[in-house]
Amino acid sequence: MKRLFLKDIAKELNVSKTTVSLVLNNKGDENKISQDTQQRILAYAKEHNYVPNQLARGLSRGKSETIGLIIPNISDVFYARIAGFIERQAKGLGYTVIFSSSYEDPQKEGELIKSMLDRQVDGLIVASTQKNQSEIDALKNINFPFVLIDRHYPDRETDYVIVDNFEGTKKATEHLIDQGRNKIGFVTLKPGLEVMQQRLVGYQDALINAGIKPDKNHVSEVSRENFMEEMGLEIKKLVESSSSVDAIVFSTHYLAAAGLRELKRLNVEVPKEVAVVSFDELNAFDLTDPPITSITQPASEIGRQAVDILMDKMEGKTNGSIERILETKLTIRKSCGVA
Amino acid sequence: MKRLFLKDIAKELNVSKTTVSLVLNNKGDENKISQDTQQRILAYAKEHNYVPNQLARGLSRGKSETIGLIIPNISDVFYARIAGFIERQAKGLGYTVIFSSSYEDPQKEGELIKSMLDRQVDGLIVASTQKNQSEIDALKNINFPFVLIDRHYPDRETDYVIVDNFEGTKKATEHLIDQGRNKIGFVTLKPGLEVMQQRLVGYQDALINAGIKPDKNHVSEVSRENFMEEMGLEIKKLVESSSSVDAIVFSTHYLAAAGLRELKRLNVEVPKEVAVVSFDELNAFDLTDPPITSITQPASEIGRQAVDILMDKMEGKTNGSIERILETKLTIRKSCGVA
DNA sequence: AACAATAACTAAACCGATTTAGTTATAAAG
DNA sequence: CTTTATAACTAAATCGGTTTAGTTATTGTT
Repeated sequence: MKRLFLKDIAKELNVSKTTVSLVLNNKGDENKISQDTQQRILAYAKEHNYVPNQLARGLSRGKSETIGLIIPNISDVFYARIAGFIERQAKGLGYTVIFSSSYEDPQKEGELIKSMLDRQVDGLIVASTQKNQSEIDALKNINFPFVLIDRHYPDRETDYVIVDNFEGTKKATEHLIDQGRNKIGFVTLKPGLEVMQQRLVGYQDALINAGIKPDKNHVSEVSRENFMEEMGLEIKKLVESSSSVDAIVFSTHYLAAAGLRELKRLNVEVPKEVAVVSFDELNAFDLTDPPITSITQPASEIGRQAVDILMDKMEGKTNGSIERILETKLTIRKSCGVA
Repeated sequence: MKRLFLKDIAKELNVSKTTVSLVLNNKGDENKISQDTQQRILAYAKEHNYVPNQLARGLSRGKSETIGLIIPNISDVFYARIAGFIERQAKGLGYTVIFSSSYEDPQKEGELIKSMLDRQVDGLIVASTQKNQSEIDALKNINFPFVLIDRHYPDRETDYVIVDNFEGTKKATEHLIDQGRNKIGFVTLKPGLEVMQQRLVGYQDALINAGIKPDKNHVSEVSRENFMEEMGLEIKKLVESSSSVDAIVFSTHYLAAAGLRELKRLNVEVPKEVAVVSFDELNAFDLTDPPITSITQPASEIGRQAVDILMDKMEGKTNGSIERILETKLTIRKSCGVA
C-alpha cells in the first residue's frame, strides 16, 4: 500500500504532471487533451485507487473543502443533533467538517475561530457565545464566509439561522395560561445570552397580554457552571414562598431535567401542583414521569439551511445577509396539565 | 487583516525564512541563532499575531496534528459524549479532531477511512462497523496509528478500548434473577455486531448459571433501520405469548426507550409485570416512569484512554497492542423491580 | 514557400512552510 | 602566517498538487 502520487501516474504513463492533473480535474477537454490520453489517465487512476493529497490540494488551490463548526458542546443533545445534520448535508456537497466545542467561553471561541482559519477552512458555522463582536467583525471585514446558528449578533448584519425564541416561550406560556395557570415561574441562566433574554421576554409578554403582572420573584437565574447545585434553592423558593407558582417554564432542556428532579425531591406533584414546560428536549422526554411538554427546535432544518446558506456564500452567489428565523413547535405532553 | 506569512516576517526583519522558521519552532538554540535575532523574531510574531498555515505545515512536516474520528452517528447520545471527551483530550494535546459518521455502513466506513488518510490525519479513532477487516489490515500493514473503540476485531491484534459487554449483561441478568425474575427476555439488533453478540451471551450465561434454560422465543431481534416499527410486534410476542416474560434486557438505550414506549402502549406495568434493564442510557433515564435501570459505560474513560493510547502509538512509544476492557456499571433504578 | 492557427502536450512557477546543505566572517590553535 | 572550528546565518530543495506560460509538430491558408 505504498502511497501513490500524481507524479507517479505521470511517470508511468509518460505524460506530464500537468496533463494528469488537468484530466483528473475534468479539464482535459478545455485544454485539448486527446481522448486517448484522458482515457489512459482516468483508467490508471481508477485502477490504482489514486486519491490526491488534500493538504497539497488545499494549499495549491487556496480551498480545503472543509467547514469549521464551532458549538458550545458536542456532548449536548441539541448540538450533537445539529452537528449530525450539518455533517450529513456538508458531506453530500463534498465537504468535511471539523468541529470544536467552545464551552461557552468567549476567549476559547475566539481562539477556535483563529485556529479554524489557520487550517484554511473554507467557511464557518458558529453557535456563538455572543461575546465576540470583534472577531465577527474581523470575519466580515475579510469577507470570510460564515453562518451563525442558534444565536446571532443583533447589532450586526450577518447570515444566520435561528429559531424564534420569543414566540416559543410566548406560546408555551399562553398555553399554560389557557390551562388556568396564573402564577407562572421562569427558570433561566444568568444573563449573557441574548437567546435566553428573548425566551424571558416571550414569557413576560404572554403574561402581560393576559393581564398578569410579571413578578420578579417568579424569575430564577442559575449559573451554567453550577446550575445543578443552585437548582435546589431556586425551586424551593418558587414552590414554597407565600406567592408560590403553579407552573414553571425552563429555558433549556437541561434546566428542565434538573428542575424536575428537584420537584420530585420536594414531593411536588407535576402537573397537579406545578406544571412544567421545557425549551427544547432530551430524547426521552416522552417517557418521563410525567412526559414533559417541550418547545422543540427544528435541528435538521437549522443544520441543513446553515450549510446551504454557507455554500451560497462561499460560491459568491449572495450579497447582503440571509437571516432565517425558524418556528419552534410546542409539543404537548402531560407535564403542562392537559388531560 | 491581511494574511501575514512567514516570509513577510523574514523580509521585515531582514533575515531569511529559514531563520524565522527555526526560531518559531524552538530550534533557535540548537541552530546557534543569536538571542538577539531570536528575540526580534518572537516579538514580531507575537505582536502581529502570526500563526502558520497549517496546510503548509502539514504538507511540509508530513504531520497535520489532526485526529480522525469515525463513529456510527454523532447524533447518538453515547457517541456524542465520547466525541466530546475525545475532543477535549485531543485538544489539550494540541490536536484537532475531524469527525465523520458511518451510520453503520461498512462501505461508507471504508470510504471515510480513506478520506481521512487523504487529509493526512496523524491517527484514527474508529468505532467500527466490524465489517472492514481488510481496511483494518491495510492500516496495520502501513503501521498507521489507530485505536478502536466500542467494538474491535477479535481475530486481529489491534489497539482498542472497549467495555466488557459480556459481564455487563451478565450482571444485569443475574440481578433480575436475584429479584425473582425467571422468564427474562432479550431484545437486540439483528446479527452483525460482535458487541451485541457478547451482550446476548452474557445474558444467556447468567441464565444457565442460575439453572434456567435459555428460551429461543425470549430473544427478539429487530433491524437497526426499522427497530421502531418492528418493536411493537416483538414486545407483543414477548409479553403476550403463552410463555410470556417477566423481564426484558434491551441491548441498547434506544431499543430500551422504544421498548418502554411499546410496553406503555400495551398497558403493561413496569416493573410489576415486566421488569426492564437497558444497556447504556439516555440523559433522562432517571426521570422516566419508571426510572430505568441501566448498564452504563464510562464514556469519559473510553475517550480519554483512546486518545492517550493513540498519542503513544503516534509517537512510537509502544510496540505490540494495547487492549483495554473497561467495566460497565449497573445503575439500579425502579424499572428492574427494586423497592 | 511563408505565415497563422491549433492540437497536444510540456516545464516551471506557485502555494507556505520546513528541512537540507551550504556560505561567510571571525576567532582560536598550531 | 596558515589551518581549523564555529557562530550565525543563508539559498535552495522539498512536500504534492495546481496553475501559468510556454513549446512543437502539424495542418490549412495565402
